[in-house]
Amino acid sequence: MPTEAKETPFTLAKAAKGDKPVKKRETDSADAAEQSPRKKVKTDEQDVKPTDADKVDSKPSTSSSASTKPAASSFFAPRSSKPAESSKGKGKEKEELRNGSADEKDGKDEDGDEEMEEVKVKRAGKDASESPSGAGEEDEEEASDDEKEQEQEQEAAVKIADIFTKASKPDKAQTSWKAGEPVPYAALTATFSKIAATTKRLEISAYLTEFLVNVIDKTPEDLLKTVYLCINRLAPEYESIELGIGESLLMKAIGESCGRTLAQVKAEYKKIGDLGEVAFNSRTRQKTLFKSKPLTVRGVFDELKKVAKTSGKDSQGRKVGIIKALLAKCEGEETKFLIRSLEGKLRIGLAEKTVLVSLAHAAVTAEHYKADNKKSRGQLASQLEFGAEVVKAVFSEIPSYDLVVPALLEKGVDNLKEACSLTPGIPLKPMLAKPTKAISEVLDRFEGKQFTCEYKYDGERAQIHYLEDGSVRVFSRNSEDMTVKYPEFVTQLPRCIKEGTRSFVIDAEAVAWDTEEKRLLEFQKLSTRKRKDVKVEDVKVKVHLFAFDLLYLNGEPLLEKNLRERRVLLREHLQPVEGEFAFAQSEDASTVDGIQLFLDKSIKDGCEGLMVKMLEGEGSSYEPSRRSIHWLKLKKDYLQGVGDSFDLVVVGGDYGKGKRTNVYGAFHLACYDAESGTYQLICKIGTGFSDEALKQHYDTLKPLELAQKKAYYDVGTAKGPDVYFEPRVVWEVLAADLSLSPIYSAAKGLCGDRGISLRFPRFIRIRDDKDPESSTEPEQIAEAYRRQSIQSGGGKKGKGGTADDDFW
DNA sequence: TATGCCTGCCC
DNA sequence: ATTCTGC
DNA sequence: GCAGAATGGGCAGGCATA
Repeated sequence: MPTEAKETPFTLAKAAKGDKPVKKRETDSADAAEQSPRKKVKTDEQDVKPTDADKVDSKPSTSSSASTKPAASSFFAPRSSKPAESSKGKGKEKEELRNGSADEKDGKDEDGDEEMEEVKVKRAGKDASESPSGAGEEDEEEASDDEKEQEQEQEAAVKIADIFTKASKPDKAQTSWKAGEPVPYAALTATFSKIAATTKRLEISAYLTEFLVNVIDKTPEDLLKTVYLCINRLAPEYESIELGIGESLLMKAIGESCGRTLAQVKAEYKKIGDLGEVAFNSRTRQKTLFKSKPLTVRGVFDELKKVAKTSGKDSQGRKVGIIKALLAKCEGEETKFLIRSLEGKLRIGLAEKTVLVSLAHAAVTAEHYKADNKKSRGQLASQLEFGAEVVKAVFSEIPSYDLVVPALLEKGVDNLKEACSLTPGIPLKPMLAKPTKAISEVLDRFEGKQFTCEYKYDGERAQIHYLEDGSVRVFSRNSEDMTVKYPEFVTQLPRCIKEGTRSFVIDAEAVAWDTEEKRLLEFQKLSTRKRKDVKVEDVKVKVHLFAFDLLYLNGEPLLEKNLRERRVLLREHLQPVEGEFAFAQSEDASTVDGIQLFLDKSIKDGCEGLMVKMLEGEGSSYEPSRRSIHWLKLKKDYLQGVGDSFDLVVVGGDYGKGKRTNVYGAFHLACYDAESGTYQLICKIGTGFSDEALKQHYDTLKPLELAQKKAYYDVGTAKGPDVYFEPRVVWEVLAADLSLSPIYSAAKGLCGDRGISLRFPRFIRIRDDKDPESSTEPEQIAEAYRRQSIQSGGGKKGKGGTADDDFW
């Protein structure tokens, strides 16, 4: 059954590479041994040992990362869609397949094109000589020693300092503007363009800094809107102002604006993988008849906000109208970036963190210019570093550009901290955790340190603010305001507040709760709650809170205190309330066995696993927004050889977007139902693939493309893939959970009406050794679903009393 | 009024 | 959410 | 290790449309 295509270069190449699997860290053997064996939900009872080829495929880290050679160099440059690729033989084929004629690009003669070409060439040739940091940008051999990193950081800072102590180069005509004038949108997009042309983070940051310095210098009143366009937002997260524009409406707007049919736009999109490029490529010439006034940053921002605020009947048409009007005014690359902004992804390697750094650097640099006493290189460098730290820290406590940017302009970096700090009523960025692949890894990291394990509840993160005036605010993990979703907290919270507690911010998990059975419910239940206009009376799904941290108390921020202290304060000032509020179940386990037991218990109780946290010493403070290594998450499916895996058939593929242009970006999977002889769709999958694996999958599957869906593919009500395949390729896929699906048909009828799908599916490895018909059976999937049902908590809990509540 | 698509936001 | 990758 | 960019299931809510 494996066709030729299947065992082409992929397997061979992989096997060859696998010959020298120098292991960086013991991954498989040791860890696997320490865990109970993965529950195989598969057709073969005997656990088939992965072949070498498989292994390498599924765990690139074990092989490639270990070798000192830059194995990755053979990959295509990630963000270039064409030029880099075409130089590599294989890419050519694909271009034909997906792009049709390649000459599209050459035929254009509009302004802006030249620049584009230039950029592309640069990307392809990795020519960085134009970088603001100068040609001297180190040819980074790999260097990952701590010292070296330190050095690099220092150097980097100095370099950045250098850039701004030099006289700035003369601006290009359209991208410069006079002081006091609105910042031209073209100036911003030109900056985006430069940023898109490199992958070097320092360079990216430097380009943006350079631009922001200009803005501060010439038109500081535009800084806020500029920054918003850079991070692709319209307002702080907690203000929930959304564009309400997606791919569909955008394609409509592009089509209408360029005089193309929707179908044409869609086809282009599939080929090119970027709507911005689509719009850019298909601009009609007619608009150039009259040159409208150039777009400005503030103008674009204001229009976007208008789009967001448009609602009600015919709102979609009106939104499209605004967008079309904007598009008509776009020149050159503005089109591309405008569309990308609307898509919500700039995709130029620039996102919030980098913007923050650049903003800080720009502020420092601007001050530096104003104050005539030029500092030394070193001084400026350390100022820059300091500024970045301050701005990042401030922003994580007050994630609002509306507040931080003006404060930065008025008070400067030096006084920013006093001007902006943790304020109840405004969310702070939550502390995040790193996944952990083995219990031994936990011990490695926390060796000799005091740490605690807590249940990782399967609910929704809830940062709850209780203000002095008795009002309550609830924020999600992403700082969205969830207050209206949980009206019951207003009456519930006071019950768990002890005397003398006037205000606080707690970090907690809100979990769906079965009041009858007194037990946790699945996440899926929680998500059925209404989100708007919720009245306490018609809340159907009750929620239980599990608090695990205290960030602010009676007017004092507690972020700097260690977790042990915060936890004491938490327990001193709040109290459990049966069925409503409790402290996260915790245990200060310290051995592999102890952790393992607690982990098993957490899962039996319906949790996802454990969180492991430093209690004291370095890393035990609350570090907003840091996916800190000081908090670890331990889930059964992370552990080598543990968790449910399935062998599924690849029956469809979607064209990739962005850096996955020219390969399939995601795949549709099915299980085989022997009884009906159908392939039942179970989920899509889009993660777990190395870049190289994606290419190989493309090569393998492309020849298996079908003109039409097979009659025996049962896609349920799911949206079909871009292309269907012959049922031939089998993959092992890992999932955290199974869910009853409203759209998929797998195992339909075995657990009620609905089919079953996978939560957090990811690719593990190819199963050359299995044919499609021996993939995981529906019954096995149903079995796995039944197995995961949460045990009733009743047995464990006695009755009433705080000791008992403390259990949960 | 019912249904279905799209979007944003949880995980 | 998970995962991969360049810096 | 960080930051960014690919990608998942599934829900409510808003709108368009049948």
